[in-house]
Amino acid sequence: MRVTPFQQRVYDLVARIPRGRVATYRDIADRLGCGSARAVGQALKRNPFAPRVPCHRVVSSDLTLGGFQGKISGAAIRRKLRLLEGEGIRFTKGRLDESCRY
DNA sequence: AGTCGCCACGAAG
DNA sequence: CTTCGTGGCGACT
Repeated sequence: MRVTPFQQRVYDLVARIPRGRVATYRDIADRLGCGSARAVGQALKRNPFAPRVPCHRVVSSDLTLGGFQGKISGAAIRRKLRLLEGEGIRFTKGRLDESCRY
């Protein structure tokens, strides 16, 4: 499988997010000097090395869940939610607590 | 090589 | 809710 330099940089960054913390697509993009958070989403969508790269710890900038396993709703998203909850991340009314930002 | 269009986003209207 | 800017990248020529 092929990994572009941009993807590599995204994965490196995401791999550093500690358990129980999250970052937003926007956070990652900013940190890479990339103007498009959407580009980060694209990279994560085809994340070749899950779970070494914990893409479930990356969420939308409004602290809603964003996507998982190529989906933006449905069972995959419920799985993402359970993973995060399993790491002790708190939810209130469909949104992550601001406190668990990385 | 160039073009086109899609997208797990986000801000603005 | 909708629309629009965005930039990386796969598909296609």
